[in-house]
Amino acid sequence: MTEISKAEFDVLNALWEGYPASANDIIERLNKQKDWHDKTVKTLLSRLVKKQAIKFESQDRRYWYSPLIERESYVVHESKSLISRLFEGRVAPLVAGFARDDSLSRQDINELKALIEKWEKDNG
Amino acid sequence: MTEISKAEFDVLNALWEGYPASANDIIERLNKQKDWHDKTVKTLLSRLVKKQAIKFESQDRRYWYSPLIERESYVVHESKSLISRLFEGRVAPLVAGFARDDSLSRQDINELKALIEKWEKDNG
DNA sequence: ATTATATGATTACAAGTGTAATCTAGTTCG
DNA sequence: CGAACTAGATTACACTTGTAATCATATAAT
Repeated sequence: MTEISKAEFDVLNALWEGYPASANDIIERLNKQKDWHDKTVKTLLSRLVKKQAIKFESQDRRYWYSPLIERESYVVHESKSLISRLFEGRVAPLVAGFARDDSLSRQDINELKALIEKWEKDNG
Repeated sequence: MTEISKAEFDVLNALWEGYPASANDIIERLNKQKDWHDKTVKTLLSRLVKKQAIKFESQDRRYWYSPLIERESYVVHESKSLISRLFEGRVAPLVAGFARDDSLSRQDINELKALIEKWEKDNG
């Protein structure tokens, strides 16, 4: 997987919301959060195509874009990369940092407990 | 906090191992893992100084570097930044990704359980 | 005193990034 | 038909990053 920059990620993220999507669809979705010129978004779309993160098909005199990588696998990849750089590859120290920083909510705790329970059921 | 690049982080990380440290100390520490020219390391040290991530004091005709930011706060900051971009700020979905990807070890699980127990004792 | 050495400062330079503006070629409006 | 409008392609441009090489200066060695 080629590196995807932060701005490119925002575009890709908007595409994941629903596809195939035209450039204008993406621009509209992004306008809710970002203050980007439409030319900027189109540049980022082109760069994502060149990086083979997305593809397009021509139809009705316009391009319809779709992702070539799944959100799930991308975010797992990115998470692992960060965790390997910062925490020698283990996830618990990251969570520990959040805990020390008082950044865990009751909801986080409950979800973690559920995950652990499932893991133990599956992995004995 | 200014952005710290990946290469800069590796240098900063070596400095966190022990300081004050001279450029040569850092170069030696890094040689164990990286294959960087000493000029490269010195460039990165200068950039870290300019970014106010580290400082130095002159002594014996050489600079003695020390971090200006703590590892703990830096890694928490970076983790939060990633988690807010990828998971709307909540840590559990990240762990869930690891779980689905079969990337959790028994040790991870045990540490997470201990964290949760402590959290509940403190926040119960 | 002159030369070699070591250290930091300055300069280099291509690729990637953020952030667009301009160019080009169909398409639609008058 | 010619003008205006679209959508994508190409170009722009400064800043960052990776990865050093060269310059300047102060000691150390001869």
